[in-house]
Amino acid sequence: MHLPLYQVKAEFFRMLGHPVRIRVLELLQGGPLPVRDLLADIGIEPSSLSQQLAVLKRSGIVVSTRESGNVLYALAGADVSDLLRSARRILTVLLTDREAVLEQLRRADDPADDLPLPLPRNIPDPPADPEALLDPDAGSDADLHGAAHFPR
Amino acid sequence: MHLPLYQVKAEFFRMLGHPVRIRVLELLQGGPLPVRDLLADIGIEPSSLSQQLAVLKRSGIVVSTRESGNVLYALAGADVSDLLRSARRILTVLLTDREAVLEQLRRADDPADDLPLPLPRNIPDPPADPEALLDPDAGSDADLHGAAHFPR
DNA sequence: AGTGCAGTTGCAGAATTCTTCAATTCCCGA
DNA sequence: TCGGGAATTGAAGAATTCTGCAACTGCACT
Repeated sequence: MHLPLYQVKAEFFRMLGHPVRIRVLELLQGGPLPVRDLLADIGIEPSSLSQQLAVLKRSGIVVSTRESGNVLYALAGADVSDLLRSARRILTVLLTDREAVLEQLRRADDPADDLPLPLPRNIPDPPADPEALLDPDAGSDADLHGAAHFPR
Repeated sequence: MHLPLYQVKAEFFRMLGHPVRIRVLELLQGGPLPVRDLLADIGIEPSSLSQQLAVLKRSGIVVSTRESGNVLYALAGADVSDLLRSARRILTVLLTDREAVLEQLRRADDPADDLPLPLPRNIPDPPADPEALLDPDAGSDADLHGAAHFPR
């Protein structure tokens, strides 16, 4: 059985591509947690969380065990933290650039809000605390639903 | 403008969640390349590639420049390699587990192909060359279309 | 056995993302 | 300035993924 490589990788990333799933993984970095706690932290209805947990479980990145009445979820051990850290690093830079561009725009007049694109690579002057922007526990209860896209 | 954190992260991963986009990022790790070359390597029709390149560009993870008639694409500098490496590491483990389970199944009879799930964490005996399975350049021209999912 | 809470599963409709084809824009060389 | 190749854009239909409601399974406790 030879693996269709790019599909597998893409599918892996897609599996990570959902706010609730990301939130769960980050919460689990602190150790196993019962569904109840995840539910309390994330604040969505049980069935939705269950759906997303199922996705994570199917991929094998988390495992669940039954612990006297409740179900415990835990990272499947792989270094999920490394991955999230790498992603955070990249995002920090991407967003920093974006911020820079936005500010640049604000400074100049306001030529139609529909700009072409940021021209990355060369952080003019790092805003306050870049890394903090993407800290695992920042913005905890921000709405997990509304859309928030990269510029179109 | 306060960022809806998990959305941003999720969107970042979703942006990576497509075989063609992954392929492009990996090819670009070797340095900037003209669309023509990407096209030759990946073998899909130009407009499709362009669509995917546009997605990558919108996110800011790659940039393009015009170079006498052709367009050159390049990683936006962020350490994409680190990210892909982390992902590879995790995938290696996940798939290794999966393989182990499959083999275990093969060894026993064949009780319905629809098993529950692998029970990760504790690599029995690492098959030949795990890391190689996910090498950036393995399986180059495998079909980039057909579905290849994690077990359902 | 009976009750109730904790989680999960099944689905249908809504929302997104993909894939393709056709049309268009940009440049470079004749 | 015209011809063309190189890429991109626009749009429609197909395919996936999400969301939320309702019904269901498993356990623990009496």
